[in-house]
Amino acid sequence: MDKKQVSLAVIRRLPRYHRYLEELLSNDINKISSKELSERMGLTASQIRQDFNCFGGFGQQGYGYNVELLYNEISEILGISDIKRAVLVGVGNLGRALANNPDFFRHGLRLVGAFDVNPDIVGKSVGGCPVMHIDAIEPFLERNQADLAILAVPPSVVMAVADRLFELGVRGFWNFSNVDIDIPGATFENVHLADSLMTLHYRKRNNEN
Amino acid sequence: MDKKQVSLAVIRRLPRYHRYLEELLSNDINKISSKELSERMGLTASQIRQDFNCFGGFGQQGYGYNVELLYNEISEILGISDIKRAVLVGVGNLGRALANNPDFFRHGLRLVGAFDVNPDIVGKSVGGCPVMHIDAIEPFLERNQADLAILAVPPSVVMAVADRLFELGVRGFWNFSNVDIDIPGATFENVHLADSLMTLHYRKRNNEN
DNA sequence: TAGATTGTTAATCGATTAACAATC
DNA sequence: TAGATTGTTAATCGATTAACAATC
Repeated sequence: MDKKQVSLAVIRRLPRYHRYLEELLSNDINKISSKELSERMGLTASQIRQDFNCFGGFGQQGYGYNVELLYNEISEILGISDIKRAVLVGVGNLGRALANNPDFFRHGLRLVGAFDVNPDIVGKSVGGCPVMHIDAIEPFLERNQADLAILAVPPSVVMAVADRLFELGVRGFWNFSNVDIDIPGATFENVHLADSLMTLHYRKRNNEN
Repeated sequence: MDKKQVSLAVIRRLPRYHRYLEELLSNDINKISSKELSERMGLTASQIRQDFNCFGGFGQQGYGYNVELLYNEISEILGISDIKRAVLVGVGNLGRALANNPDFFRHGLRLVGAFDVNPDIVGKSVGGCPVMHIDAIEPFLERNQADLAILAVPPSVVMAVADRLFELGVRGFWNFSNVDIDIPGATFENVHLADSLMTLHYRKRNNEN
């Protein structure tokens, strides 16, 4: 489909473009040049044009980019309007925070089920979903399809949980357990908040940007 | 001090090395070669050696690396044992989850104060700290020094909050508000969980990685 | 000593930036 | 038309990988 694989560096910039364009839209700015956008975002105009041209030309020579059109194109590329049915596994503090974050729901995430092992939590509800025991996940996923799993379980069990969900057909994992996982055939986004903290500390001490 | 500025790419890999070395240690493995480590981590041996040599030679030719020594060196570089006094601003679901995450405390973070504007939350306690009204932050920071601020406030107010804290001497910001901030003279780690989600969705749909 | 593996230099690869022809 | 700005090719830069001499 794509003429060439788009590099991960470009892909990771797309949500950022999306945010800046959203802000432009909300400020009723309907035209922007790569130069102007580059100044707002702290990138080079060249990079912006290269990035957009990975997906086809969205601009108009001599004019610039129509903000709404560009915004819609990037939304489309990122699949923001696609509904992504997600199960949450691990309803601790972090799991609860993720399940209740309206920002994710704005980007197409829909929580369809939540699971934990703690009897104090099972039976309660989170983000509008009843929390079930993890052993209910097999029958649940047989009746309800899920695109993504949000993993907010302790590191010691995350691999087993991921394998179990993969067996049940889940192919996308948003993993907050601070362990790197990869299962061939599935896509993992391994989030490492502790790494982020350590990096901040290092950079602060070394006065870098 | 450093002979040359170490690139951000290297720095962002350090916490990852740290995690893998920690695991080796807990498995009583006390010697590792760059080749062995590269296979476990999915990197090249060459990159590992280059990375470590940004900070000086920690290995021994013909032998490899002593795991404990290497672990300690990287801990030192990252400043993991340094106590980082942090204030939390914004005690919503995410703020609460961050404040209660024992993983961060293992890496030297100490919550010294928490602040919010919501009268239902002010007076409660989070992560062992009483939640104060944001307007109490000036007197608080005059009496208590803080190295870092964890920002978990809505995007609309985050810039103002950051400026206010910067004025009070805070120079490190762990910003979860999904807005890119930079104040010259301070170090920002802008975390974008929604971006991470969008990237996952894109990658999953495009069957990469 | 011989074998192994580092530290480090050189080569390669990919990503970013610059330049400019195309064109609105 | 002239001016502006894109799309795209070429040049540069930096990061990764390969190679190998040093040495434990």
